[in-house]
Amino acid sequence: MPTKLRERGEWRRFDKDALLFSIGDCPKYIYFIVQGEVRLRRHSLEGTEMVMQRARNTFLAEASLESATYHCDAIANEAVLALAFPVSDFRIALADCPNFRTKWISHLLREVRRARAQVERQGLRNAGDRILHYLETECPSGQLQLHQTKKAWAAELGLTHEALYRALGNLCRQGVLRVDGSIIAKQLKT
Amino acid sequence: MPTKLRERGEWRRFDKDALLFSIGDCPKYIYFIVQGEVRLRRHSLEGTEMVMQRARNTFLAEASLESATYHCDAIANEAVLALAFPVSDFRIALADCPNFRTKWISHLLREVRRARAQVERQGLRNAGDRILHYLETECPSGQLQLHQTKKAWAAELGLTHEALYRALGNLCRQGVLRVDGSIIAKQLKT
DNA sequence: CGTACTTTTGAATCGCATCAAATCTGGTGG
DNA sequence: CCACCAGATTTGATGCGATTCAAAAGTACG
Repeated sequence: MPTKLRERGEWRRFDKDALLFSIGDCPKYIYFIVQGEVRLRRHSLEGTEMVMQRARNTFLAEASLESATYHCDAIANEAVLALAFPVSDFRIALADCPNFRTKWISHLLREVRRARAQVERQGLRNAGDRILHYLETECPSGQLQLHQTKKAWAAELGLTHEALYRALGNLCRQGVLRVDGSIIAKQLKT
Repeated sequence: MPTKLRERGEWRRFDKDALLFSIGDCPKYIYFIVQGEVRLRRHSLEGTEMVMQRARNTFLAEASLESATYHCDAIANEAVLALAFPVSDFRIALADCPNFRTKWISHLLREVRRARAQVERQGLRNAGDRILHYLETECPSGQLQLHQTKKAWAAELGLTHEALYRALGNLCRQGVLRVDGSIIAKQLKT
């Protein structure tokens, strides 16, 4: 990141459940999440929460760089430390600094891939498959350290929490998974 | 697009159902789809086809610019005319031409938004809602000209074709939609 | 005309959502 | 330290909607 831009970053702290911004707001800042986690969510008409992105050590709301309003709510999943960059400074940095632009393109490409993986996952019609797909795409080690409650994870998988608990139970009983608190690990075949 | 890059584009024709590339291939080209339509698809383990993107008058396989292999199959939905740009030339153009880079960033942002909208749609648990969501997000006019069979559309919505037909039938009967061949239009309240 | 595919409808089944309730957990204040 | 509370976790019962399997009718194309 160019030092010029870094200097313009303002440190912000957010408590758990605080809103960084709401749907419809005019984008003033692009956030980099330094500590903790933030989720981007939308609500369906019926009120079900849908999680679009969980940000940790990364930028948030990239898609709003060129948009008149935010498309999601951003909520702190825990206590959060973030750097807020004014959108205008961000645009200037992208215009001036080729290196930074390259990084930014990489970042966007990663985000496209992540979103597509999520589309693929949601396309799976059964709960167990979604869980396994998540393990395969999100954690190369096959070991998942859950940084959220299982209930929140269920929302990210597009399931009710009950369905998730039951599917986890089934996978354990079949010996495919091992669940230990917030650690979920693929079990090797015996 | 910089003229230098444009000069390196090679015209390609593909028949309906031809593969532009397959999952696992090493990315040699980035395609711009000039005429016709191409879909990016993956297969789940059970064999259900999942459509990640449909490209018309746009670039295809952007996410593979920095990846060692393609992540999807690309298939012509109809007769297709495309420009194939060697990945290396594409990278050079991005490095050399600030204008082009800006355009490319916009393009990626759009793609992120599109994918997120699709995630949101797949999160809807009922077929009718997905159809309406599609109309709202994909066609501002509220009038959808379907450039594919309804069966293919069902795959894009993450439904079986039977479920789509039935849901369309219900929405028509309720007077929410009007379906006329490949035209689907929101019906105004009477 | 015949073939392949889409479109459409029907019936049976299965998995997830939903509603309910019990238990467990972490955190707060007395 | 303990009582208490809010929320997560877990299990049970029920119903609905999508999937699945099946089959008929419509459509495009050679």
